[in-house]
Amino acid sequence: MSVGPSDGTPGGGGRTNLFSPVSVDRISEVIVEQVRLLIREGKLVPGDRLPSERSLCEQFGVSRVTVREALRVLEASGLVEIRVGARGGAFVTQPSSERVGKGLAELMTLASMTAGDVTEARMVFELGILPLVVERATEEDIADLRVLVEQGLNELENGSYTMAMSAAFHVRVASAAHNPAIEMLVRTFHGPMLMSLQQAHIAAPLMGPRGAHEHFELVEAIEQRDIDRARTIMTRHLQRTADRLAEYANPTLEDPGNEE
Amino acid sequence: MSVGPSDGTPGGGGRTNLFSPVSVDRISEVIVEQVRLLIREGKLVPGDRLPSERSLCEQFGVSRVTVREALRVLEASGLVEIRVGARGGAFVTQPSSERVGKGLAELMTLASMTAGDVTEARMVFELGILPLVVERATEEDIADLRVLVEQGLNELENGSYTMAMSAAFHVRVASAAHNPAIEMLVRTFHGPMLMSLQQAHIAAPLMGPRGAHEHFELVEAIEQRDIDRARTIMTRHLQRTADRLAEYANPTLEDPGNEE
DNA sequence: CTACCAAGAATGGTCTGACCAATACGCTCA
DNA sequence: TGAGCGTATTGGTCAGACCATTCTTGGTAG
Repeated sequence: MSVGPSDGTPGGGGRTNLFSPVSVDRISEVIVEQVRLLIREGKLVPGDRLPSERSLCEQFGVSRVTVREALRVLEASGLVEIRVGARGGAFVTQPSSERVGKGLAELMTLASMTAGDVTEARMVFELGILPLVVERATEEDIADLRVLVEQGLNELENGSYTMAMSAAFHVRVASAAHNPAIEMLVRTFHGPMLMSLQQAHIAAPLMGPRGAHEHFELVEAIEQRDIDRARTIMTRHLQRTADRLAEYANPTLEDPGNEE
Repeated sequence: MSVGPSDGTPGGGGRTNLFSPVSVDRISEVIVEQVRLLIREGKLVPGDRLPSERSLCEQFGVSRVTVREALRVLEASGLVEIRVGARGGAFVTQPSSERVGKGLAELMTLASMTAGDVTEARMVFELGILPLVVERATEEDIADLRVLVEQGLNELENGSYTMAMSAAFHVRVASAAHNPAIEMLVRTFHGPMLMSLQQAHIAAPLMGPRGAHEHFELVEAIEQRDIDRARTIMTRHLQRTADRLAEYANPTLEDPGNEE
């Protein structure tokens, strides 16, 4: 049918485009926008399945290639997930903090952000949310945190403690603020943090008995709703992480002389 | 040539996959990963141009469709920008906070985040960075802020004040902290904020003379390096925004009885 | 000599039609 | 009734083709 060039589509040929303001570079982009809108409006909810590629071709009146490119963009944006096989297709995904943070972490590492920058932002944020955490933490939150602390101590004993463990703890703390935006933000911080640290092969030594103990103390303070103590502990905890980071980034400085 | 299934590729058939651990669904994804790696390693820097689609086909030994899908993903991830015409092609982009925040804002709106959540997170963050801002703001920062305040007052007079204006101000304040991570985060906050507000058609009335004046006062406090005053002003400013938001979200409450 | 315009080449955007691989459903047969 | 084997559905890829856009180049007119 030739959706190609100079068919009836306005904006295609050299006709006056008086009332068809901006049109179309890239048909696939139009499709993306349409689906995006449907999702935003709630007409497509997580779990819903888009029609098959071949169906979409007919409905949009374009070729399968075009539809596929649109689906690729939607997939890369984290809006849909594509499964193969019968009953496969494009499924609208549950927007998750993880997915968001992941893509973000990628670009953060590329942007001109140092580990120090991230740490600083992290200090601002993780300290700032402490009042909320202390006020809102439920028993379930605290129980979860206890488990994480214990896991951390175990892993520490057999030397398998990773930064991921620490990140999980801090994210769980943030989630006790019971605010999705805050949780996502903290999660976002820890993404690029892990990446840059792991790249530098300094994951393991960053956490030690002292840090793990501070995690323990923090949970206690939260449980006792002691905001001042919590803040003190967190400040010390993050500050030492920052110092350690600076030390690795600039090893010429004198040795701070503490373990952790 | 059939790059298809049971060619020599390990992992395709039922052979022992002893040393070819995870195989390859989706060739385009492999290409994406390769380019991503080149960019991360710095072998491709912003401004560089990737080979043309047809060249990439040959180099990777795949069809153009596959290369194009890979490029689409890279483009959607904000890693490359594609230009048409002679001397066109895929150009590695300068990773910008804007681009990052934009994609993120998209997903934030879809996640189960209310305007209240975002505002709360915003208060934590924007208050937390004030010490940094007050300490580090340069004369240039302050001059820029003055310009924004003046623009705001002008727009206020002729009734064209928008939330975008306010967002620009707050982002500029954050950038005075001279920490890319912080700037990006604040930018991220304002993205979904604008979207949700504009959707609700309450953009205009949210800002008034009082808010604009507070912007002015804030700049003054920053210039005088008066952290306490800055914090006071910002707290009041954000708190009223929060109240106003709550009011719109739940209009049954009594009218707080202030203008702005 | 300059300025403008036309032909050409390079490149992305799209179409068509085909085949393969993966998956789930349903039917047949024991 | 249960297990196994087709078969239809669907995404993944290929091949070759054409068009629109854009830059380059060279020639022509002033």
